[in-house]
Amino acid sequence: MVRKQTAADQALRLDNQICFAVYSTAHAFNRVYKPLLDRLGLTYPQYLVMLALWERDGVPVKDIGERLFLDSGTLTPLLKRLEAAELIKRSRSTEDERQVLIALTPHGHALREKAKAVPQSILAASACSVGELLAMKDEIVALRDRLNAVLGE
Amino acid sequence: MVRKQTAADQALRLDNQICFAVYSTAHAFNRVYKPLLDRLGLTYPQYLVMLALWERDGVPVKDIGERLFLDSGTLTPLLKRLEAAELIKRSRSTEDERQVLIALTPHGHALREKAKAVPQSILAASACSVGELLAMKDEIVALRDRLNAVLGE
DNA sequence: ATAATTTATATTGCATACAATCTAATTTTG
DNA sequence: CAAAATTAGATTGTATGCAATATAAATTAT
Repeated sequence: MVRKQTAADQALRLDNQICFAVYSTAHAFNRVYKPLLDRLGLTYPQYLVMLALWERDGVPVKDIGERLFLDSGTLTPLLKRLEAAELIKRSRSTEDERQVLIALTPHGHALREKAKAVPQSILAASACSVGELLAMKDEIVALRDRLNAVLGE
Repeated sequence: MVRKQTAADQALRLDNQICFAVYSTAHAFNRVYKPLLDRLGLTYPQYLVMLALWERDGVPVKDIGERLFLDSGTLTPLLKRLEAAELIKRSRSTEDERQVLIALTPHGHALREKAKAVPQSILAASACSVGELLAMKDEIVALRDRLNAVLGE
């Protein structure tokens, strides 16, 4: 006897999972970034931290965590590696000694120039127009923000 | 003297990176899945492996790796944990002794019933219609496949 | 003002990811 | 067929992520 597949059965199919689409695309991006970032001596999460700092540095760890949705368990060791690479400096805030302020070193600032070539390469690899990518990005960010809103409840 | 921001400057902004959108959305999904999967005793990557096996099991590790874009360095320890949880069985193929075949145990099959509730909860958390999600999924998958195509060159 | 609470970061433990390397088994080649 | 190359998994080392816990500093409450 042949039994019709229920909606619940369909929903469990790997191909139907937007979540797997996002997960596997994140890994694909990571692999495309790897050779580009190797030249900068950065991993992808380290690159994200540098992007955040190039926009605004001299900020506490918490600030970076909020911008990247990462916590201290991830950031503390990562930042220590960036410090060991002499791209950033970590120092206790004198105003609030709980805070560790993260500032770019001259070397960290300088790396920004080398990093300018990266987005162009990624754009080429995605084989997509800037407009399409921006539209897709906005949709994905909207989805992410709804998910995070649920988590915050 | 005020200098105009170049396109390269703009491209380095965190907010403009589709890649960060995908990366941070993947983490948001992970956090939404966590409490649901805790009830099944699975992590998210383990859940993906189970989804793949519920569709087709008795397959070599390689087959799972190709479907999930993961390699043996990730899968070997993960599969050993699933075996320790008695959800799967690992056995050398007699036809080709290089291969390790992965089959579901009765317990592994049974878990599928409990998992049926998961997609519905995720759909609710995404606060999005099924149609919108499917459309977005297709776009993201197309992007992923273009990225993977570049990697394969 | 002191106790209780909250906050910022650090630490530990567990589970991915993935490059690089290794071993054993199979396939291809000369 | 025997050597060379390829393939499937396993292992090792490095770097995330994140939950849970710890610690010290700041804030709030009584």
